[in-house]
Amino acid sequence: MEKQRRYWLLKSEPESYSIDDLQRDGSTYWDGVRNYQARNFMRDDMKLGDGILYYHSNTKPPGIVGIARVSREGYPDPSQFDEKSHYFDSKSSEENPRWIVVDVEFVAKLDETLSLPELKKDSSLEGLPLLRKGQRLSVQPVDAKHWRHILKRAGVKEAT
DNA sequence: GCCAACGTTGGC
DNA sequence: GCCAACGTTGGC
Repeated sequence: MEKQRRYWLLKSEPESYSIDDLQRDGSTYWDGVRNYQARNFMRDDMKLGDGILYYHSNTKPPGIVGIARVSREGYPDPSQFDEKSHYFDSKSSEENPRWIVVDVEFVAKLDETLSLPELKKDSSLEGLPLLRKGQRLSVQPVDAKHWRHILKRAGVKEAT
């Protein structure tokens, strides 16, 4: 059976790594995720070519700023082995790595941010995990119908 | 296994 | 800067 392409939302603080940084780099590995639920999504569910909504948090206004895609499936997060890294984890080992990254490739930057307040007002986006109260996960699933609606609103043609 | 204390996220 | 909502840690 043909595998269903899935869609995701990745949060990043633009001060640490923005959509402009991703555009400049072309692709990056999504390191530093230290939440098991988010880790599990990256390890088990994110597949090559999956669509990504790029979200800026902790900024004014927060919102969706671009589109990306998964360009490599889960592998051990190098930062967990680096003693100098903020993300170093002494309980992790090369033989039994605890944390996982995927590679993320730039696809498009939106002309305008789809801000969180705008997203909240959009009745078509009911049920989007991002809009749930208290939702802090930095890696979240997005339904195909929400993905299509958001890309349409943003005026982005699907680039895969 | 419970739960209080503490730390983090992230909108406002 | 505030604080709600979690997640984690560690004593018991």
